[in-house]
Amino acid sequence: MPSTAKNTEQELDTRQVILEAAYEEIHVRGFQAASLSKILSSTNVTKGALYHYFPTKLALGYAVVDEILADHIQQQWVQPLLQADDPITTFKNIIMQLGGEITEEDLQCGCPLNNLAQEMAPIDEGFRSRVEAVYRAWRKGIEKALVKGQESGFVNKNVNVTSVATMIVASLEGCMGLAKNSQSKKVLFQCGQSVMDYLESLRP
Amino acid sequence: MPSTAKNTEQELDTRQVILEAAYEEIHVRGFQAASLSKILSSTNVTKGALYHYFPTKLALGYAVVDEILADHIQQQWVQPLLQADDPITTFKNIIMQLGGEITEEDLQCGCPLNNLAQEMAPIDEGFRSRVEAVYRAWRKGIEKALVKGQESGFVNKNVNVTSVATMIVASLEGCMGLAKNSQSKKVLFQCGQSVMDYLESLRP
DNA sequence: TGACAAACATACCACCTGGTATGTATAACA
DNA sequence: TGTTATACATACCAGGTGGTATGTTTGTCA
Repeated sequence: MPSTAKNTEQELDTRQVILEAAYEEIHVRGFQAASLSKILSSTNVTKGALYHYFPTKLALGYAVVDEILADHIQQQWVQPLLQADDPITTFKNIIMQLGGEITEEDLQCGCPLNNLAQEMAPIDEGFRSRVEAVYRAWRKGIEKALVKGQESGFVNKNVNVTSVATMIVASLEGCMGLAKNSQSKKVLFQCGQSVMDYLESLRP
Repeated sequence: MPSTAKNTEQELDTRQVILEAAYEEIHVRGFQAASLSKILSSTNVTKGALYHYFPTKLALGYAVVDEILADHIQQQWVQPLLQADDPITTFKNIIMQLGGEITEEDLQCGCPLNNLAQEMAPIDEGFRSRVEAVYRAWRKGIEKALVKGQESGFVNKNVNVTSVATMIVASLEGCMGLAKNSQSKKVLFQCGQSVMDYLESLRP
């Protein structure tokens, strides 16, 4: 493990370079259609290097879920929610922020987690369980934030936090999915507004 | 075009046989990973026959959307909604009926329309626009039913029927997507219940 | 300095894919 | 009856895929 004097300037870990290139290819084409050759040619990494770090294409895909996607969800949703006091306001802020930042390309490609779930769940248990773990963490994070919000009076104590957390994730993914297909931010915002209205209805 | 004396007993149109086999393969594997050879071997149709009816794999995929998926949405959602008086009750009935009928296999494979949307929208405009047409018809059907419900006093006149219709489709697809990945009817029902609660909140 | 393993690089391969070229049986029609 | 178009059937092919076998460089440590 060098990473000492050599990687000073901007030389990233080769493994990380592969991982991120794979993430992007999979985001656009899906896992099955993702081409190792294209991943390699988009970087200047050779096949030997790739198979040095990942024994198989499947292992590479798993690593993308475990390391990249799990991290995204944690940083974009779970951590901000758990740090804040009022989960509903925080949630709306995150939605508006992410909605404002989204590029046309990201809109077209949709949520990478949902993409993998829909593509791989029926045909590979390894993918399914890994994606499920990320979803679980997401939902649990929301649930915790809601409970905390209930305790401090920001959330109605009647709401079933578990099913509400599930519903929130489901409608977010559904919105992203519809907007992705219609390729319009208008649909995304319209749909996001409905989710925020739903969130607002959870107040005491 | 024979279809006269020959197809009396149970001989289906060859074209239709291909289409339905293709629909199932695509439902499980996705379009890109769907194998023509497997479609053929699952029936007793030869490659010559397939390419007689469909000039390319893409054309076959398009036909599945245009003919099979559009029909499903129309029959399962739009027609019942437009025929009924109270759209909210009708909607809940459809959800419960479809939820009750769903097999483990269908749960695993998810909504074929959503699958194709997520997989193909970023990489093929022909698919995207065709899927979009089906979504549009779905949403317009719901919208019409909601307007009719507003006129006859079953639906709150304050609701924005357009964005509510979009939100309903989004949350339905989102629920199906989550349940598909978790492979549990429990999640499906829990999530479906939240959608029904949301529908109920649209009453006057 | 020598030995050894990690970190790549190159060349190659079997397999499967969508697609095509060509042949044939059958029905319709002149 | 001869002609022609439809509806298949069979055999084949180029291209791309994931994967592997083997070589080479480079850093580490005794």
